Amino acid sequence: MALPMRKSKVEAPPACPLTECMKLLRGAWAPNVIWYLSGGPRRFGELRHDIPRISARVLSARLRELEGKGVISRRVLDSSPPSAEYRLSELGAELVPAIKAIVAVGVKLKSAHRP
Amino acid sequence: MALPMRKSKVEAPPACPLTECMKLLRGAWAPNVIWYLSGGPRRFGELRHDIPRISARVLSARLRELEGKGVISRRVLDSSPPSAEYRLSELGAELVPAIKAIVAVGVKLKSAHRP
DNA sequence: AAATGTAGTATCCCGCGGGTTACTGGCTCG
DNA sequence: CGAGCCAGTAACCCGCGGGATACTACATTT
Repeated sequence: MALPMRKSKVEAPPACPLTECMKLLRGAWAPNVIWYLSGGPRRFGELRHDIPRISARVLSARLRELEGKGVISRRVLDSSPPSAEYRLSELGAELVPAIKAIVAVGVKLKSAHRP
Repeated sequence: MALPMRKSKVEAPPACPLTECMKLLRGAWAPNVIWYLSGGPRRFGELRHDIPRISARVLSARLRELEGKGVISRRVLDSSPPSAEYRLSELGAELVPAIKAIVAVGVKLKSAHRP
């Protein structure tokens, strides 16, 4: 019984821009940060509060990284304890639908109680 | 000039099912595997061919992991060189829209030539 | 005066995820 | 008779991403 030798022609879905986009979502918590920023601009401490299990170190790193990639922008408010405000850039906003799709699946998963 | 003391009440977007879903997409190449399987069932070697830069080791690990999570199913064909066929489960199919959203962003990124 | 809150940075440590290379064992094709 | 393809597995190494903890500097609050 021989191998059902498929033609190597089996067409694959087009090449992946997937990877291109995933680069922006890479790193732990990156999607969460974007998600929470999708509700409007937020400050460092607020994000820490939003995502309780993230450490300041990592949050900082992630914000810098996302800023570097042009996903978010950082604005320093010159108040006495200088505070910073982060918001999604246009590029960042484009990611939101994707994040929403992911969240939607997450919701389904939770409602359908899977062990 | 004092801090614009926001009330700690700043409402955060609802808690994140995001993380729940991301668990399924974790690991390098996992989204790619799902993406390529969304075109229909595929065999190990085909996937290797689809995703040229993945190593057999990692592809194998990823497939096992996804199978364990119920995202894909594995069927061994009893042909002489026994071959295996992978396909998305129902759960896996639910992920496709999310992946598509991600891909869509990727496409935009590539068309808008960002350096 | 002391405590609290603001936005981080500095340091250290560590696990594991991923890359690389090598190997199996049956089958078929040249 | 080899060579090559199929679907993996085994063993080894290594980088870096992430967790924990500690510390700064200033201003307002108590």
